Amino acid sequence: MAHDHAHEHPKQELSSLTEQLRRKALKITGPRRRILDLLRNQPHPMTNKEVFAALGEGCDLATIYRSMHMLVGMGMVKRYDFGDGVARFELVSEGGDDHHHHLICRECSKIIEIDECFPGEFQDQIAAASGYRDVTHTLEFFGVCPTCQ
Amino acid sequence: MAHDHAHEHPKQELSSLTEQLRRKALKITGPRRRILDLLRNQPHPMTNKEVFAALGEGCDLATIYRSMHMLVGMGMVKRYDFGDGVARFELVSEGGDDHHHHLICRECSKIIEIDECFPGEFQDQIAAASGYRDVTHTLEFFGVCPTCQ
DNA sequence: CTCGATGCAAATCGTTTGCACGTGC
DNA sequence: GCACGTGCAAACGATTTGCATCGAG
Repeated sequence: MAHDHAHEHPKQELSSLTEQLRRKALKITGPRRRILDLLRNQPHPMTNKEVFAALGEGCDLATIYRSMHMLVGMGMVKRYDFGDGVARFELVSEGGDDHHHHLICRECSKIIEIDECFPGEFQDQIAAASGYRDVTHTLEFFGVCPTCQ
Repeated sequence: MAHDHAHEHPKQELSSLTEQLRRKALKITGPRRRILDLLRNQPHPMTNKEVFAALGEGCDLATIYRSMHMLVGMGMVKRYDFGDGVARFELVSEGGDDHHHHLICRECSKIIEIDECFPGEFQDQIAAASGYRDVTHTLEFFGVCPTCQ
């Protein structure tokens, strides 16, 4: 069901995260540790600027952009696009089956995580009919939240 | 079903389009006529830069941005976001029930229009459970087209 | 010690805007 | 003629990149 805050996706431990970096022969630096630790405690996707503001002097903005790109590339972080021209990033939760979507208020930008998705056969049928392989999708909902109505 | 090119959405006549502008007391200028006429003949969404390239000296890039914004505002054009940081625009087809999505090749960006959508109850249920009103969604598919496999 | 990572600043890219001029109606 | 629309250039915000330095392994 749609849930407001503190979604129940189990966020990975920092030790587990740094271990993943180590496995790929990537360095565990202060900035990277700080970024991962911050994302671990976020219920919703964050923009790079928000991460920058939260980390203060802890990390350069360019480093955040570079880190996010790297983390997305290795599948530890997922990138979302809410149509306002700013990328948002969310830590992928433990199991890996953290496929979910968002419902964003058009007025105040309040976000609710949506765990449900449409039946998989819908997408399978599209893949079959088109001949495309490895089909994925992006799906976000927009509306007006109770407060803003 | 998913179809390759020349989707069957009936594109509006230029005369019908300019009539809509007139109704809103907006001026029918050369640039606007050229933009609408170009969009009428496009099977897929176009970026502003593509429109600019297609129109050559016919219209300034800033005018294209301003026109698209205006056309989206009055519901004659729909804006799409394929996650690459560039907005794309498509003329809304005649009836108005032209709600559709796209399947984009991750390799060559080839686009296929998808007319189907998931059952409306799915979205209704999300709206009901969250208390959000006027809920809409963005949904795009990504995969690897037959040619690029 | 070595190579990847960082900070800083400059560059790029999509998009927006200020302003003087041009033109539908 | 007036208000809206346009062209041109400057401004902007998000993201990327070049380069010298720094630090994890």
